[in-house]
Amino acid sequence: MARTPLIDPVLADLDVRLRAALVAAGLPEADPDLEKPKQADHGDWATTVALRLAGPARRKPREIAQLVVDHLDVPEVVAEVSIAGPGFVNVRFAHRYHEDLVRRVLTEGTRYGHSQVPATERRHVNVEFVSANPTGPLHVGAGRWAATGDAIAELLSATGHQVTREYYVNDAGEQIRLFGESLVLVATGGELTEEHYRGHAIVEVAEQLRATHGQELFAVQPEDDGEAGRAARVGVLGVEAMRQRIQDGLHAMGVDFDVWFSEREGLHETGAIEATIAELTERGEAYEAEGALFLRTAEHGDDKDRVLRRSDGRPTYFAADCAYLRDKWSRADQLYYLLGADHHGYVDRLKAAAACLGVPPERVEIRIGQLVNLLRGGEPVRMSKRAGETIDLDEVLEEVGSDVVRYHFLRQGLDTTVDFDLAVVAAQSMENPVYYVQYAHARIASVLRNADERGFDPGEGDDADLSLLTHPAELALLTAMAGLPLVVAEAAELRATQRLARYAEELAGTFHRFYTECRILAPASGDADAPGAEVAEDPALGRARYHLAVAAKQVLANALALLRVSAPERM
RNA sequence: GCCCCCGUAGCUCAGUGGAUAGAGCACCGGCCUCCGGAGCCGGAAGCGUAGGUUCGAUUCCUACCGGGGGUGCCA
Repeated sequence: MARTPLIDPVLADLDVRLRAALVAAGLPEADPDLEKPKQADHGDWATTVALRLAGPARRKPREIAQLVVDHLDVPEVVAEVSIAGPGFVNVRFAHRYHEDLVRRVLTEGTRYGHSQVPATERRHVNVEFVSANPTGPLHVGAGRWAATGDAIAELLSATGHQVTREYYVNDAGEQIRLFGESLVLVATGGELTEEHYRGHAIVEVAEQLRATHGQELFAVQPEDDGEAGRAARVGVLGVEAMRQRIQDGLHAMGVDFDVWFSEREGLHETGAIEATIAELTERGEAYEAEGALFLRTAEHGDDKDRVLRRSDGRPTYFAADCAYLRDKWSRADQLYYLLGADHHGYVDRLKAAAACLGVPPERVEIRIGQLVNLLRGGEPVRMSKRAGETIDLDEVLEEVGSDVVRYHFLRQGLDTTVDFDLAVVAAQSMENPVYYVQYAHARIASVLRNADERGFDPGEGDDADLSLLTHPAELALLTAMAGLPLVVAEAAELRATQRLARYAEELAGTFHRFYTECRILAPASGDADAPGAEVAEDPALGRARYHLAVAAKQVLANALALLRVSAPERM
């Protein structure tokens, strides 16, 4: 199990003290493993170390817990240490901890929630995602990979890793010739067969090419050396045009890649594929059989050996995969692949390829996401590329907006199949959880505007008497706000965007409850019985709540920023 | 056949060894002379089945049942 990252200095200190207590009590060494209790009244943090030591120490858990507590050098920020249940050691912070937190959030601003993994775990992570074939527009399902890959990249970056967002463009091989042939047929009024690409985007790209290069582009040229050459020539241009459309569409969603890696330019034309095959052969990982060249992937966990070079001498697509992996490894030290479930068969061979190339398997991380069911009013929408019936990501983005699309995908784990119902997402969009979170942010912004208009003087955050924040709703909000750094660290570690999304929802809810129960600005009426009169009576309380709200707004904004969802001032 | 994913509230999903399993939607009942009711409070409702590991299992293992996807010298 991954240890809870002790990125919070207070927790790190507590961790050290707990370890010291174990030693002082003559108990076996163990990881204190601090965790957050589900129940708020169990305290701020808890450790199960006594439960886990019961076996090795051959004593009752509660006795061990008592020993730990007796030997613990309790730090100043801890108000109370108690033993509960079968042997939990619960820790409750002093109020000062919460006061410090508000100041910390205000000081760190947009950086609050970010952290640094230990230097030994810091990586340059190449995050490859989407990588859909540039032979057609992106469909809605690709939005899931776009949103997820982008947020993962953001999380990794926020935890101290260096990140490269990369899109692999499959712009080589048979499909490009076929794509070019499709364009030629569309442009010259020829008849498309079953195997050809079609759809409105193909027509548009054909028209675009005609507008740029003229109709003669689609005629066989002397240098084409026949119709296949013409198809390839047109295909290269068409693919680039389609790729640009994809790039623009992703940009509209706020997803921008650092590297658009062309298979043709980066692997075929540079000779990288041949070089990779040569290296694999040199390493003794390849062998000839039946006229073809095989890679010994079966020795590294794959079902069977895979062909690198066909008997006719052409390298396989898999050979390009190997070359690409090798190229990425020369530019990064951790490779993250985000693939759809339709590619799960690639996992073993890709990891085997890495092993054959001498890349440590743990540095090649392949995540499989389940596919997206596109529905309209509960009825499945066919996503057949051939018939051109796909629903483009662009259309959906235009209809419901990037925030809704991104959040819808990010709040669910990768291994659940996501239903994307256009009717639900578009028509009932006000019920989308993303609005719940954004509303909390906009609501705070609204209060701050009102305060400004009324000439409310909040003073400096440092001067505010934050010790006045003792209402249960205030304490709950403070506790929730304190959670962001750990949530970010865990979400990054687990590559689990839904952790952060659910946290944001929880935080928003905590704020809404605070807002309902605790008035920030005194009511305009001055009525002593009006709700919020306590604020009018104690202006210092109003100032403290004001700074709490500012800090809460910051935390919400930071959580949304990591998901790359907007945090609006107004809705 | 083999491989992967899923099965938690009526529905959509959180919860990757700990205490009383959480949200949203839907349903029932409350809350605006007051900072945004896109909100808040309360109610009813659940871990597919059977074993195993463990002090402790929704979580890990095995089998079974149910649903989804994959399985090419295609690209």
